[in-house]
Amino acid sequence: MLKYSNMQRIILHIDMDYFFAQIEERENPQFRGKPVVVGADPKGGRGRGVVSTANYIARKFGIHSALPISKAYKLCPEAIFLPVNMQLYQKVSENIMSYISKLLSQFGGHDMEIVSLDEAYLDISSLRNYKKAENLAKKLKKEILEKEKLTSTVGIGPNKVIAKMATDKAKPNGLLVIKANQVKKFLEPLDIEDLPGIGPKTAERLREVRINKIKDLKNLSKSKLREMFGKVGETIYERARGIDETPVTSEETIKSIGKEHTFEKDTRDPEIIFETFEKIIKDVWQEILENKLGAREAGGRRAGCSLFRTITVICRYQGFETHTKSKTFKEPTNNLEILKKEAKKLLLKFLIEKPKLIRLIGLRISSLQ
DNA sequence: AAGTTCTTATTAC
DNA sequence: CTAACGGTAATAAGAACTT
Repeated sequence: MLKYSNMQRIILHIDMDYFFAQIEERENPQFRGKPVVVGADPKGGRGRGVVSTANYIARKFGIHSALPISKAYKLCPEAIFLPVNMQLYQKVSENIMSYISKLLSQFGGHDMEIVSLDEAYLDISSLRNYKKAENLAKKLKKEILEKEKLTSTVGIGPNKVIAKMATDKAKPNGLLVIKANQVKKFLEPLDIEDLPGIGPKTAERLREVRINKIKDLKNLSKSKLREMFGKVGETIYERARGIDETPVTSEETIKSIGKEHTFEKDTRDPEIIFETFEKIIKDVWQEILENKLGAREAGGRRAGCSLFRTITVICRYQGFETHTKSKTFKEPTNNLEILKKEAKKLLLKFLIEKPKLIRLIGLRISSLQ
């Protein structure tokens, strides 16, 4: 078996354009040309959720993913607000991933990593040249458009980070190829936040020291970045130079399973809180079982067992102050009664130690065995 | 002192 | 007038603890 990790790789990243909203447009042609927002119910501006996806017309109003839905409503009350129809998006995703997988093997590519419902990486190093890679990209886009009537964007580069950044720059309905010798020119003028791994917090700290562009990042030594940001600092150092060796890997194991719930209104009513918590426990339990038994579907990940050692309870108070409490057992367990008892014990501690109204509660299990 | 556990911070989709 | 801010998961870091 050839080791493509030791030679020049070619990585393709494919990402569906405004996925959830685009599917809704496809299902409801009367939405075309109008601002569409998929996410929480705005409830006349009082909704508490966020935007999942907005189409490009809605984006002109300043609406984007993760924006509080109340703000989105203020920005454009006449937009079409739709609930998340995950079942539908999941089905569409499965179709798309299977087209991608099929074309990948037709072209002789070797690895596929599904990142989310609308995103995947392909290792196509075996194609050996960017011309063939671009050909595959066009075929993928064409196939998805013909079969599913949905547009997508593809980025191609010598590694995952560059491929992903190429996709981001080419959106929507685009295709961008960055060859190894073009990486430097591509990266340098981009904003620091365009680099995966640099989020709002890291970007703010960098701007404080007059670092705004990826080019500026190169003025910081590896040890300086290490000192500022720890291990991720070193990753940033590498990425700013277009270096990224992370492999495209299909098999990923689940490390934790959890559920959270935000209340309609902040509350301290133990009836409401514990009733909700019961349901959360039930749902987590359900997922543990599915995880144990569930057949591995396209891209499906499994821990392959139902034993866990750690229980974590999450509590967010009014004002967004969030805390966790956890308990780890010596021996792994798969006992629902133990889960119930210990989880409730942890939740009770929150209720006892602070008199504040509660916004969210959640439960997560980890140390899966 | 080393290993484990607990908690928080950050990122990403 | 500023805040508004879901759900799920991974990773890292440092404090707190146990052995």
